[in-house]
Amino acid sequence: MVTIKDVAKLAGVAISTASNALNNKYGVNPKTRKKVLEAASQLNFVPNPIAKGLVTSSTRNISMILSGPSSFNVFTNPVFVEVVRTITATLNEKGYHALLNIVSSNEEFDMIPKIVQSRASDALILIGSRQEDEELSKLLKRMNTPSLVVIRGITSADVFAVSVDNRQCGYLATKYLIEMGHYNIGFIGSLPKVSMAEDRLNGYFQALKEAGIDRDNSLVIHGDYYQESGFTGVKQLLSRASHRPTAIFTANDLMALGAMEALQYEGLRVPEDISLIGCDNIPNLHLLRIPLTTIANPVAEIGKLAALKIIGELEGGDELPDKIVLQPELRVRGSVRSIRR
Amino acid sequence: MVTIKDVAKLAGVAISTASNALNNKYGVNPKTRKKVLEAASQLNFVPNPIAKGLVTSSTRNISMILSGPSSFNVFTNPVFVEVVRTITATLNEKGYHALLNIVSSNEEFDMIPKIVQSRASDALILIGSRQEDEELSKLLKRMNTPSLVVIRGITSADVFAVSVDNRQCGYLATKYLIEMGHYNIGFIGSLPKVSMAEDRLNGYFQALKEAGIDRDNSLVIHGDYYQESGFTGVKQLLSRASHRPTAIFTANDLMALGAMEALQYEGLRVPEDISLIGCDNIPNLHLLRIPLTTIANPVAEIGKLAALKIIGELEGGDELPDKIVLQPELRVRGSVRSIRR
DNA sequence: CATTTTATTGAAAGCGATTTCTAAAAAACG
DNA sequence: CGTTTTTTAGAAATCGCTTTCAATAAAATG
Repeated sequence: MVTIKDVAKLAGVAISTASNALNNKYGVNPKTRKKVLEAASQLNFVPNPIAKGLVTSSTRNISMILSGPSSFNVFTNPVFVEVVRTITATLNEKGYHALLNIVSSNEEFDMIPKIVQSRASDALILIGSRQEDEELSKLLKRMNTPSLVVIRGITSADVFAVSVDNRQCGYLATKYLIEMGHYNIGFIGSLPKVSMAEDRLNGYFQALKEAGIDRDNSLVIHGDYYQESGFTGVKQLLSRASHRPTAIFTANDLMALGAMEALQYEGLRVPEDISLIGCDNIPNLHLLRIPLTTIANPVAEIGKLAALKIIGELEGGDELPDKIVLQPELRVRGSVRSIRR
Repeated sequence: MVTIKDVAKLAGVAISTASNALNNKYGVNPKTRKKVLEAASQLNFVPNPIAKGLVTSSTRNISMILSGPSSFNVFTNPVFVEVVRTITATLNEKGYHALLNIVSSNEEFDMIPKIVQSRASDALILIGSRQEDEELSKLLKRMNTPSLVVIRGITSADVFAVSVDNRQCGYLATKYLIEMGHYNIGFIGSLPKVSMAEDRLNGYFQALKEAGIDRDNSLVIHGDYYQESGFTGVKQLLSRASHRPTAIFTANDLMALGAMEALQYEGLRVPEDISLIGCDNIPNLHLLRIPLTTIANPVAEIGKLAALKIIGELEGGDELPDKIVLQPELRVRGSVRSIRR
């Protein structure tokens, strides 16, 4: 394996000079630099990143920690897959490597310190974490490593986050349903205490309130963001609701898929008997028998910005804000019917 | 940061002794070892993997190279997602880290050397490569790094591979259709020269031959394993076939989804008007309006074995065979109809 | 009990880079 | 042209660990 020593010898300079030349440092004569560079390219020299890492104490690796209810399920959500893809692509572009760690939610808090201690990476990007905002931010601070939470917009100060405006997601979806004449609107959401879930719920409440529609808690179901809970959520909703809803907003598309199944199972046609709107805009929704109307989230943009933000933090480059919030938008397809008179 | 030096000092021994004790090497007195271990745990010592890596020239990182027609599309295939998940999980279990590189097929050959040269990882696992067997195996050998190809069963000797028996996939699907009375069977496959695609096609041919059914090349369409090509494949098939097929075998489920859409679009009901069988058994197929009959591949098992094989290669542990081939099995659901009289 | 063998320890040399810091050479100055 | 200042080059230290090898201590042997 060719080392900087070989380069130095061939160029007829000292190792330190070779290093300075290679790294474009000030204080080396252009002629000397040229010699070194030529020697390096002639020998096909690639600096050993481990040796470099030892002295600079950096790896140029960034850990993505993908967590969910069970490690099996996590990758089931196309939103996560897409954000992993875009983070990876951006990281690679900038000369970083992406480490992937898939953990289940209940081991998440044990794994984060382990991953940090293993020092295999310079920073952490958390994807799909379901820990409560406060707990999570405490842990992250204790870790003393640059870290960032993605997709969910964590409220605690001094935790970096890149997310969609989740409240706006809920607001847009609900407002659209209301505009289409619905006022009896079911909501299938997720765990409370996790900001993303709460925000989407609050958006729903806000739209209701603006329209002067009373809250009906029998219409609010807590799922877990996975497909099955969309299915069971609909069953609960139908049996529990004081008035049968004419529309359902599921806080993500995966649950909307489950909801569609359940509705079909119950003999309810979408959108004739009941309207349905999701959130996220995962791929292929347009291919469904009933194309799903949804709220589109700029997931790719989130992934890209997350990668750039964490790199910025590491390199001290141009600063992005610590909280980045992107706007969602309504994507009208065929699963919502107007019932205005 | 606490180093081995601190541990040695606290234990009152030399650094080398500390190292030997910590690494459970032969030749250190049990009492001494105990002292060192206690000091280490007291100081909460975690060895710096970079320093370790420098001397052992290893990183305990393994690169997964996920490639496909365009980097956007790759992660679209649940089979890839699942194999990435299981590889990652197994690697993590064994104390390795998984590096993810997502590349497009046409940059694949440039990226592999770059990734190897960057020395960020100790080995390569190739996922979704579409390079021709020969080219690929040549490149891999030149890289001089342990590497393994997953899912597709590459034929060239001395390239490690873990895959499903792709010929059997094609054979089982086609044989089943034949048993159900079909003899006019369309095939939507993929690129020739890539072993996986060819194998599935050959299985199809084999079943046909055994049943004494003549080959009809107008029934064989080349797709690209993505959903869209299932859609266009059906259109081609219907316009091209000398006799309209009564059943279609798409070489993977993703194309089956596209095919379903196209058939619906053409006003053909599945399975009443035409039967459809896929391959892979990706998640949620049972939730489709017409539950897709398919060939189930043990993707999780493939991922796990791939990780174990590459670790075995690195550590020289118990040896798995260089080519691991797993058996698929038929999963009957509702998209194939019997037309026997 | 002297001598050989074996077990245990520690000093020192790497691994391959970066980074200080000193020395030499070149340039600028009076 | 001698002196001061600025450039440039190189020797050596360092990052945190493993590993070799020599030295010492303990045990075994005749």
